Amino acid sequence: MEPLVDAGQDRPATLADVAAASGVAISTASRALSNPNRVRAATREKIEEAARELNYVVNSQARALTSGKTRTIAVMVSDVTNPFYFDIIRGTQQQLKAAGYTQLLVDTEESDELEDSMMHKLRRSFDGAILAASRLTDRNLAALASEMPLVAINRQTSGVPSVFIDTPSGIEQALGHLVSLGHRDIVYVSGPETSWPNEGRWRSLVRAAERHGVTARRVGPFSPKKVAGAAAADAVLNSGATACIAFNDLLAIGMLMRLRERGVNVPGDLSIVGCDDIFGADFCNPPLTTLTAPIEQAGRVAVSILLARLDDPTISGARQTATLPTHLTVRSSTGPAPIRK
Amino acid sequence: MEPLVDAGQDRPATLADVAAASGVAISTASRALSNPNRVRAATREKIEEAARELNYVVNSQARALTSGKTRTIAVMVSDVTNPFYFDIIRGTQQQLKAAGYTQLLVDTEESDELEDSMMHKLRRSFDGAILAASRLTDRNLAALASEMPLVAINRQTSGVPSVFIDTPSGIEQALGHLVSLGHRDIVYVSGPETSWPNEGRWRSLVRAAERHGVTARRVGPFSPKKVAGAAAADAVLNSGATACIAFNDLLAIGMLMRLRERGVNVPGDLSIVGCDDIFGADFCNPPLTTLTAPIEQAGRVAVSILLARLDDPTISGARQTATLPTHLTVRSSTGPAPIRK
DNA sequence: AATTTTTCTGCAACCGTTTGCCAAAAATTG
DNA sequence: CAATTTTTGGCAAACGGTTGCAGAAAAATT
Repeated sequence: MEPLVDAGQDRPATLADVAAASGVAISTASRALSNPNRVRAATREKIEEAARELNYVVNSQARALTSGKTRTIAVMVSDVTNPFYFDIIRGTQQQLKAAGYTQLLVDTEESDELEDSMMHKLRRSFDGAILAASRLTDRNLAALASEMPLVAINRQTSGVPSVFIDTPSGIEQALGHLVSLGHRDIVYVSGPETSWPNEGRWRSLVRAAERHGVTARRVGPFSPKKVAGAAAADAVLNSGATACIAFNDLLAIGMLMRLRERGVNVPGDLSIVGCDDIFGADFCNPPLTTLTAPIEQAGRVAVSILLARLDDPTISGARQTATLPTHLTVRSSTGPAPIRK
Repeated sequence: MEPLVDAGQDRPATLADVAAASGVAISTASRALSNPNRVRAATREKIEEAARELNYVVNSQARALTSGKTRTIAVMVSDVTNPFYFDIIRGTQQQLKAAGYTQLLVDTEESDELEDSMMHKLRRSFDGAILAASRLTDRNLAALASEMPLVAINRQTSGVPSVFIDTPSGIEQALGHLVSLGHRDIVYVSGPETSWPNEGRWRSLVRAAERHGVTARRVGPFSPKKVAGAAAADAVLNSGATACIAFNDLLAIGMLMRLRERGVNVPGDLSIVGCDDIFGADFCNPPLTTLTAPIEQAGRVAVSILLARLDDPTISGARQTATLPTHLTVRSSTGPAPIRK
């Protein structure tokens, strides 16, 4: 009975084995496989045949050594657990695979130090990196960007190419929506202070509130997790506001759960707007009104920018930045302001 | 003004640079950094100093070339989008980082061919792999396992070490729960036919149903996605059953959404049990009764088994398999069977 | 102080590819 | 058919580390 796979081979076949099997020099074998028309068709076929026979696969480490290219891209997220990143990862994964790259997923656990050290430890292992929600300081980020090709998502720092999801503009829409429902006192449920988008959202809210002549306050900061929603909900209730905009959906969903527990009616007593439209925002109870962000697209665009830069390093002069629009998706967590005395 | 980081270096420092800077031979530098007490303390410090100075980081490709070890583990999932895998990924990520390994995430898009070809293409790039929900045939899987260290999750194939989440046993509990609520006619909402756990769940349901003297039927197969829930819901409704157990929570949540749309009361008219207890199962509407699986733990255990095997290849004789128990988490999607004429 | 033992350090080969350079072979041309 | 151009294929040197071996230096022993 025949073995299923190249059994007998105790170790994987190398280029040398292929060359020997087809009676040519290693260099010829190398060219035949990677630079097909540098070699006569007959020879090439013979070599390809032998390679197939021996179940040969190039050793990418060895190739990386000479070429300096690993064809691997690191994707750094601050928390693999957060559904927001799922969509990013999906987007990058797709686009990277299409381009023949491999994705190295790294979780930085919301720590700037870990992020920095990981980038350094691994920098020889990838050709470029995508930083989704970097916790790095502007200074460090810029320094890093000057050392290696990278693209930041949701982070605008001079000198660093990025993909920006324009949630701040969306916030204005969200505020308009709330104001039109009669809300006059709106609270922003703040995310982590080290989060770059957090500030932008808050500032945008303040500006929009001024324009509409309503009050905007903030509570927090809260960790962007479902469990933090409980504290957030209590804080908002405490503030007496009739509506709130949460830093992200995860937090908003956590609030929803807590409010249900406390018997507070959403949106009857309190309206809630989330940000991002992550997995779950459509089926929570009540379904969440939120700023829909093209998250997956952001991942794809980030990859495109990065790969374009890798292919042609000269464009590094033109500081690439893409801005992706968001839009308000109205579901059932927002409604008319309650009548007060 | 001083540059922030090793500016001036156009290319990253190599071991040769470090050796030169500290006036020793390359080999000494190598030993000083990787095998500390093979070198006099004074020398070592001098070298470490130089390395720090030059911001030296070993090139892992080069190291991999001689050692044959990449210190990278591939984690293959059939769909990064599926929240079930999020938790797996979180578990593996954690455990791998703790052990100083890097995680290579690969999405096989539910395709056995892609899975197979990816494993082959990348096999020289990792030391081992974790296959979460492999779509491979037993034959292929076993062949692969004999070529390289790997651990399968939720897949029992002779010769392949694995971590098995014992959902089938849980199914019995779930059925008991439904029967005690008065249900006599139960439908299994089937997942993809190529999914290994799918069969086990169905078989377990059949057995349990026999024991309880109730009818078990099945509808499907359906894709394990939220969107497929609509068709699944309609099929179940059509069957006239009063309760169903869905292949997984994603499908169950999709059904919930569809049923709400159609004005069917859950659990009043139909009880639903999911499997896995993924992100979202607790906050959907109504919250889902489900078989809670220790998903993250499964990821961690898989890594432990894999690393143990890497450290000591001799244990490959003892075919390691871990079984993780599940338990029924009763929430609000199940209730008493409706009274029928 | 001479000798033995131990600890360091350097030389050089190797890991598996790629690639510049040159010679041999084939194809083209007059 | 000889001369010339174009292909093709081989040699050997990188790429950046690791490691067995052996000589040198330092420490310990006599």
